[in-house]
Amino acid sequence: MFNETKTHEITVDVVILTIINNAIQVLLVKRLNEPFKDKWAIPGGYVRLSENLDQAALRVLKERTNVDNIYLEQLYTFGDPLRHPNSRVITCAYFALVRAEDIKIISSPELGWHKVSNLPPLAFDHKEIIEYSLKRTRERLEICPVCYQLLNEKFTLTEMQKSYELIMEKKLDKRNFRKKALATPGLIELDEYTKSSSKRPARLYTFENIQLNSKRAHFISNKKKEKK
Amino acid sequence: MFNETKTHEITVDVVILTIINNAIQVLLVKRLNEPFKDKWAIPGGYVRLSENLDQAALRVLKERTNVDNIYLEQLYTFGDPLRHPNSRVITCAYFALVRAEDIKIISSPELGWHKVSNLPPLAFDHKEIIEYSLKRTRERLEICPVCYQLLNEKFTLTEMQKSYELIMEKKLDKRNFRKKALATPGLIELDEYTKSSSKRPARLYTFENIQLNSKRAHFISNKKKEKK
DNA sequence: TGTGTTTTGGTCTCATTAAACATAATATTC
DNA sequence: GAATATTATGTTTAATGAGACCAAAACACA
Repeated sequence: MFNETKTHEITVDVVILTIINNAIQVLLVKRLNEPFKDKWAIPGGYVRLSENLDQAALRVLKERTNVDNIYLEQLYTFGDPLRHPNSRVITCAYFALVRAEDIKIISSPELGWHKVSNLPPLAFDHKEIIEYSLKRTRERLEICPVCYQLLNEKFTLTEMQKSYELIMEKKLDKRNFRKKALATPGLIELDEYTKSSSKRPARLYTFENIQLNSKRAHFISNKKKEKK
Repeated sequence: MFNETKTHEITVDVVILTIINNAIQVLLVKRLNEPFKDKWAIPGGYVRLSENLDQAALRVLKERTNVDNIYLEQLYTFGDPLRHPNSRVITCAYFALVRAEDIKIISSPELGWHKVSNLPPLAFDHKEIIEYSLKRTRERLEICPVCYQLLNEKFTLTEMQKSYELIMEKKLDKRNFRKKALATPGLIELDEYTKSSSKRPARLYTFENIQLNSKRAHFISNKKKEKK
């Protein structure tokens, strides 16, 4: 039995989510080798003896995507014996929410963003892993305004609302949202406005510093008032 | 580099919490071999090739403690290169909340319950793992009444309140607690009372079925009204 | 100049929750 | 039957949040 355990392999896989073109997108790499050749996968790689799991996730990410200096959080460890067809690979999944503007990716046939609402064929159990990361993101959103990790540094309240609607998959009332958004600790009103559009310019906002406190952001509710 | 990864070992470790003698206690085994001989550890063991992580955790638990059929939840995966002095062992930690009455353990010098408020010297990073499990338990408590997993099948409201106070480490107002406890979905009032004590008997309650819904149980608040 | 589109801002109602607080009833023991 | 310890119970106040609901201002473009 002890020898048996020696043949495990352990990897880290990283789900990177962002918002592009008004859609939640995940960074995927195309597999060049079997198994699952030509399927898409979230970036991953083996854990080295000298590094801990967080470090492995960051290194793998840097190697595969040249993405650096982002906040990663351990998501869940997937260890089904059949998740890898040839060998026994246990993977520790990580996930990150990033600003699209912070990541300079040369989109190529082997690396690119994909809408989570329309995923290509995925390798291994990576569909399950991505879905789990979306669930975790929703849970995060109930606790703190994760949009500061997803939106560009400067953003409009409409963009902020859109990010909430995308994550929660529901429409929100504009006036109610703005009222509460403006009450969010750390939100700073700038003296700048959007220009490019052909509509009324929107004021820009930013977050003063990263807020990971436990205060709930009450932007979402499940209740629907009944008309009488 | 690939060979390097072949030398990982992966284990599961299980934090089992319960309430005994008005204290949160964790099940520990004494290590009989090096490393950390004579220190205490949470039950653990290697993951077999044929089983997934959940199965491994359940099997390890059964082997080490003869405890069966309890709810386990994956906690976190700890993979610091130095967490094991001799080799590279990554552990997937699980945790469980159990009823003391469900577990028939012959307490021995090598196996027994220990108050989490007064832990003996622990092996590896098991102190950290236990602390993390307590944090998770508090988070669970904010979402659902975990006491149904910790208390005996039949319990008094005072016992229920005590379990909340132990987990949250704060005192609660008796009348406010009972009001909300009685409103908990699934709580059933029995026509039975405690007898043994020399005081007024207390009514017994039970939970109708396991409730893992997302409705928050508002038993706890951080706010303190100011006297005027 | 007018049309179209988007941003912007406030109030009301209703429901939920937190928190504070005091006394009577029940059983045991002596 | 007196003392004691525990259970049991309801109301009020204040705060917060959800949800519903419109009109005016700003800009671009034709």
